[in-house]
Order: sequence, then C-alpha cells, then structure tokens
Amino acid sequence: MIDRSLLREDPEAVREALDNRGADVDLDELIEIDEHWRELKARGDELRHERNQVTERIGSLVAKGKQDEKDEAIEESKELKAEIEDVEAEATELGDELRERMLEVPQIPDESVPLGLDERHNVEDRRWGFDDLRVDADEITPHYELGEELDIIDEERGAKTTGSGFYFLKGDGARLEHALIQFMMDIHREQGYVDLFPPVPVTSKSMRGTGQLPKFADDAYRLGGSNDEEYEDDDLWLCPTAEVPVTNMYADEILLTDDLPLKHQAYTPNFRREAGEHGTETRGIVRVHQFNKVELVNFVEPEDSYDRLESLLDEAEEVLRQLELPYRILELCTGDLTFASAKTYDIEVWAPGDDMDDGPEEGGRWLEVSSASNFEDFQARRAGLRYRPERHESAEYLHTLNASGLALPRVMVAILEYHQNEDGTVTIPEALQPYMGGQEVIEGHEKVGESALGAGEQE
RNA sequence: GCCAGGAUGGCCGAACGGUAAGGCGCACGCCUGGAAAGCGUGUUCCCUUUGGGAUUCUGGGUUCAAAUCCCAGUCCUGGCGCCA
Repeated sequence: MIDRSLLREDPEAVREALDNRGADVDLDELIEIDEHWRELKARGDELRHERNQVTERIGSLVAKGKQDEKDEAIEESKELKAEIEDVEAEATELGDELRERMLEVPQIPDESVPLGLDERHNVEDRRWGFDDLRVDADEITPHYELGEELDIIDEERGAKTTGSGFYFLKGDGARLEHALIQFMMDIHREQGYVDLFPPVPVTSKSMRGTGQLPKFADDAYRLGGSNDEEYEDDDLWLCPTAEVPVTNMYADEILLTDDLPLKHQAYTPNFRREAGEHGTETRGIVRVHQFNKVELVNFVEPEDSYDRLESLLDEAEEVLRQLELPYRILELCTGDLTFASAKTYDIEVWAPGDDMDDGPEEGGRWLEVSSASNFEDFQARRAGLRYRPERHESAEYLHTLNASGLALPRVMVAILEYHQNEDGTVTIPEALQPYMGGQEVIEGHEKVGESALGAGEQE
C-alpha cells in the first residue's frame, strides 16, 4: 500500500508513477474520497469530544447526587450519540471504500527503473556463462522429450491423477528435485539465511499482506470455495509462493534493529492456476500448476533496501553459477513490474532445447527462474511489518525484499538441456553430485510400470 | 471434537459499569567529578498536532457511560477424546 500522505502532498508524483506503470487507477476519485472522509472524521471527532465532556460531567454529577442536572446531561448525551452515529456511519463507509481502493493501487516504481510499457522494454544488464558453451543448441533434445525417454518426467500420469499441468517426477528425476532443494538451501544458509518450513495454506489476510489479493484472486487456488465468491479474512488459499507465509510471519509485529537485516529462506510447493497459459511456449514443465521453489525473503531497514537488492540478486545467481548454467540479468521496466514491486531484476536461465524467437543468438530460449524485488514499505504497510529504529523511538515500517532462490522445474529444464550429452544422458553438475550420492550422470532407467500399459518388454 | 481457563502498551501486571494503576526494559534530559540511585519526559494508530479522537484479541449488543455485563468468533494454555 502506498502512503496516504504522499497522495495528499504530491498527487502528481503518484499520478506520473502510475502512468509509467500503465496502471488503471482513478486517482482524482481516490483523492476526493480521502478529502471527504477527513471532513467526516473531523466532524465525528468533534462530536465525540463533546460527548466525552458530557459523560465526564455525568460521572461527577452522579457522585454529587445532583439528580436533575444529571438527567439533563443524559438527555444531551443521547442526542449527541444519535448524531455521532449518523456521521460515523458515513465516515466508516467512506473509510472502508478508501481502504479497499488503496489496496488496489500498485507500488510506485523506484526512480532508477527504466521506463517502458511491457517486457519488450526490459533492459538486459549482463550475461554469465556464455563465453565457453558446452553444447550447440541445434543438437539439444527438449526436456519434455528427454524426460520421457529417460523416464524421469511423467506428465500423462500427473494429468490422470490430478489434471493437466501436474506431473510426476520419477527415479533420478525425483531424486534430482530433492537434491536441488537441499543444494540451494545449503548455499543460502552459507549466505546467512535462516531456514523456515512454512505452512502451505495461507489466509486471505496474508494474501492481502503481500499483494496477491484483492486484485489477483484468479491466479490462486482457493480452498473450499469458488474464486468468484466473496472471501473472509480467515479463508484459506494454497500458497502461490513462500513469500506469502514468510513475509506475513511477522505481520502486526514490531522488530528491533538488532533483528535486522532478517534473512529467511523457505522451500515450499507453490500452486498457481495459470489460466489460459497453454501452447508451444509452455510445453513440458516450464509452466505448471504446482512447482517447488526455494524462496529468499529479507526484512531490512529502509535505507539499506537498495543495497540489499543487489546482494539478494547475487545470492540467487550463485545457485546458477555453481550449477554452471548460463543466464542473464534483466532489469524490469515500469510497465512490467509486479503489483507490489518498486524495482525488480529477473534472472533468466538459458534453456537450449527449444528455439524461440526471443531467445539469444546461440539459439534456445530464456526461462525466468527468479525475480529479485524490492517492495520498499508496500508490503510492510499492508501486513503491518514494523521495526523500532532506536529503542526509544516509535515504530516505523520496514522494507521487504524477496527473490526465488530458485524455481525448481525450470532449473531442472536447464540442467536437462544444457548439461545434456550427445548420447542422450545428462551430466550432473559437479557441485550437485554430492547431493545425488556421488552420481555423475543421469542415464535414465528401464521404464517403470510400462507393462501395465501393455508396452512392457518380455524377458 | 468436548470441557475448563485465558488474551490489557516493547515486556510483566492491576482496575465495585464512571479519568486504563503500578512495575520492568530501553532512550533522552535533570542531578553527578564520573557512574549508580533518584526525578522528569518519551517509548500504538488517525485527524486540520499549543488541540482532539480512537485503541484493553476481533465483531456485534446492553448502557448517558463498557477493559468490566451479554452474544458470536479467533488464537493460546490445561484436561479428556481421536489420530500419522
């Protein structure tokens, strides 16, 4: 949530920022509601002040036993009460509407964010690992074909048990998934992160705290209710990213500077509806309804947040460097920022298996495996995340940041494609081998369960 | 799931329906040669800030007036039950 006082003091700055985002917000109406609300609030406070004085008088009249004066004062108080009710009913209604609308106003981009309408205007900062590529993209089998050949990814049966967009990992595929999670978390623990294993369902209140609600209800899976129906604060949703439980973990709390910076990492499965996202660009496991992810969440003092963003990006990149996977860093433009973010870097790994138009000249394509974002105090305001700058001072909103560290399926895609060998096997990156019990190559295995489908080989 | 008890500031903890005690921590000031002690101030939110309003878990209700009484809910603790 943006600061209301900014809206009052410098509405034009807010307007410009929202225009740069391409956000559709009726600012004038918002300002008008705010002004009207303040008038009513002032009037209500005044009336309450009067009544408080009368009530106080009644107390002393009762003590003195002045019956007549007391009855008179009670009459006066009753009249004030009725008036207060009228004024405050209107003020509450407006206040609620204001709050609701404020929840739909996106974050103001940082000044350093490049101007632009959409992803075409994102700026590529740099690339890593392209100097000495180990493969030629033309000769790479896409992960969904390879996964089937090696019998490590089973999309069909995932669709059978659960639905399209869900898949089984089998054998070395499943083992690779577990290995990657442990591997990533070990890296980040070295970087000073404290592990968390959060609850997977989260409340509407939490979803609102990080910015998924109210605008993006359709992206998430709701438990026990239709997405179209009204929801309550306590209703549950399946975690769309560990950012939600972890950021909201300290909701309505006040931290001390000694606690900051606070760095948490959490592995969770993530669930997203991804409505309408089907086609050649999403074949295989690059866009699925359930995927695992290690998430990095930072709570910092405001003046540190932009330095922290650079470090956070580096902490996420470290995973790809150790996996020897080529990648690039994008700086998202104003129009491509997510709702809550003031500045975002994307990390895109190179997946050479499918040649796409917007991929690099070497062929293949880019896959987003992490977004590192500074939300400044946007989530802190919504979730009530504060800290005390000095022990004796009053509490202020802190800044939150997060980055994936990293999204598992796409990293797996990159490994299966970039570390693929000519004979159709996959070399496990050296740093990951200890997590696979020393195994160096994924060779696939005899098909499991094929006989049940009538395709089994007879001995 | 059932029964009982509980929720008050950063922390602890009082309050016959009538101004929300007191203590601790922390910071600053006074005092001091310096410190401790002592004294003072501050340590939620909102508004139009020399002022006012709200705030005793949340939401309703009774009342001129609710931390206090009533109803509903959330969470915590204990006991019983169930359970991987």
